Amino acid sequence: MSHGDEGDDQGHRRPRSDADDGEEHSVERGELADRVEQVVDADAAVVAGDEPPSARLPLDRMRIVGAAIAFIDEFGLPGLSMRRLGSILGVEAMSLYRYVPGRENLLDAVVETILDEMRADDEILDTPENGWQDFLQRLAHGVRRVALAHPKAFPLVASRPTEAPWLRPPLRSLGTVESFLQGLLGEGFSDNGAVAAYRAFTSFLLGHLLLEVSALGGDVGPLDVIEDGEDRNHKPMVYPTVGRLADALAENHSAIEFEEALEQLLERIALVKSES
Amino acid sequence: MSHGDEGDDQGHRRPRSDADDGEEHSVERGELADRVEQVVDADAAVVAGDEPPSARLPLDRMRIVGAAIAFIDEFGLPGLSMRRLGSILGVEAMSLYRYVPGRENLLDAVVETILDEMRADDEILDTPENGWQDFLQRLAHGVRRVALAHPKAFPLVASRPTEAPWLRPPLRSLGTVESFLQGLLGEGFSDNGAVAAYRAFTSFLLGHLLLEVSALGGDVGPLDVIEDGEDRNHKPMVYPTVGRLADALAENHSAIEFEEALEQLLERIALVKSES
DNA sequence: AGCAAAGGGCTTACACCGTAAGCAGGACTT
DNA sequence: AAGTCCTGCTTACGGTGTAAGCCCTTTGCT
Repeated sequence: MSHGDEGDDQGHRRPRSDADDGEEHSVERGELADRVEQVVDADAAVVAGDEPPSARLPLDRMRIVGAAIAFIDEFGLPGLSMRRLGSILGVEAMSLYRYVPGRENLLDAVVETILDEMRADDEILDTPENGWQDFLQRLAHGVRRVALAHPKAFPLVASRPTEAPWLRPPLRSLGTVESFLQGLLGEGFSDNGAVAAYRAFTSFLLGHLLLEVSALGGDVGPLDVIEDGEDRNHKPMVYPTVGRLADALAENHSAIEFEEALEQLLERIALVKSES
Repeated sequence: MSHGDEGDDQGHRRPRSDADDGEEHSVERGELADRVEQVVDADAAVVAGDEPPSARLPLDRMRIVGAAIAFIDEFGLPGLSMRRLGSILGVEAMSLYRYVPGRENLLDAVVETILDEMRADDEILDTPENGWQDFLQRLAHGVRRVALAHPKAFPLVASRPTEAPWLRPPLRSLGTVESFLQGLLGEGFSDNGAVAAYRAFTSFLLGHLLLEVSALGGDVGPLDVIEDGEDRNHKPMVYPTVGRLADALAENHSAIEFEEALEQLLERIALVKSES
């Protein structure tokens, strides 16, 4: 069904020997491959469905990066290897290198793509229309949206080295920064005010979103099953306050907190608006 | 000089064959080994200096973790491997496993140790003495100090999964959190107020310090030489504002910004002090 | 139609990684 | 003196990223 996974009709011969080394992975491969293909084919769905007469949809850069993102979203980066990614795409690892210089570069492409996804958000404005506060608020929520959409991938956006040292995650693409600064300048910010706002804004986003995202099973691999037996009453003996407030600490108010902190941040930014 | 690096006098025979595989590394090994030993010996310096009669200072857990931290501080984590770390300590990789269950656990120990280092900071109080603002201010600066002391290791503190999901980096040790909450409660905070303060405080620290630290050559390996030729005037053509403000963006005001943002944070915390 | 060129995927190979299993020999205890 | 432990070493396995080269298929040109 899914174009040439086990059939011999695709012209290339697929070696049986390698197809099932590391049987554990190849077991899940079929299933996962389908899911990923499906995700990736989203835009190319028109051509996919029935009869690709000879080609097996020839594996371009986008497809690879897309599959990488899908994989990370599902299993986390530690599990992502070139070989595995290749096998997901029904291809040998080395074939990826024709489109991607290497793993590092692939990860860069992953964050780049996620950033593009953010830039495509309709709620985010290119330039302020209802004041800078609204402008920044939309931007903040846009960033938060992609962070929550890719909890496992967001730490990558946050921690990968930036193109230039003064580019600060998660607002790390030149285009975004340009629009940010221009937007504020157009709203009467001084040069230094706009820069200060950029710094404050990025710090705020990074702190909040990284923590919010890590609470969602953040950045560790798929292999940490935290057994939550009944020993919850052991340690808090030594830490009475923590023990007593454990429930309160475990509650999740991310959305409200984000909102309130953002509100306060905007007030703070208003103060530096005309900074020397 | 440094107890048995190349000499045969240490009782055990060190195989020549393995000593110099991967020649590039073993070249730097001697130098690095000395530096690391030196760092690690800081507390045990009394016994070290002259004649360890037969033993070659028997490699305990502390020494391993210490060497790991020293290595990360100098070369970044991507370069840290068990084999390399072993060779730094003049030992085969597998020997480390007698004291450390594995690499993951070692990294946990690294962040644990760095956290201990922070807890040992004299400026940080166990309990408020001059009001909660002073209490939090000292804590914030203490955390910042260790972050700046270990720029390459701090991302680990920030991104490693925590013991419990409601423990938020970088204030991720139960002891620290206990003291934090107790301190605020003792200063008249409500339960929810203290918890809200904890959340706001951690978000703040994480955002600011992660960015400050990443500007210092943060989390990438030793292998990225960013050539800063003369092409600085190429791209900004497309991004005029970024180009114009590049210098302003590159300026480093971390200290002041940290201070101001902290100040504002404290004001915000004051508002939630008695939160329902 | 025939043939050469190009491109895409595969194979092989190497150096490195984490770590399981077992060994060897010095240092203690009895 | 004999036995036991403790420590570090050896070997081995399966995983990783990736350089080099091969081979088949498709394409384009004559």
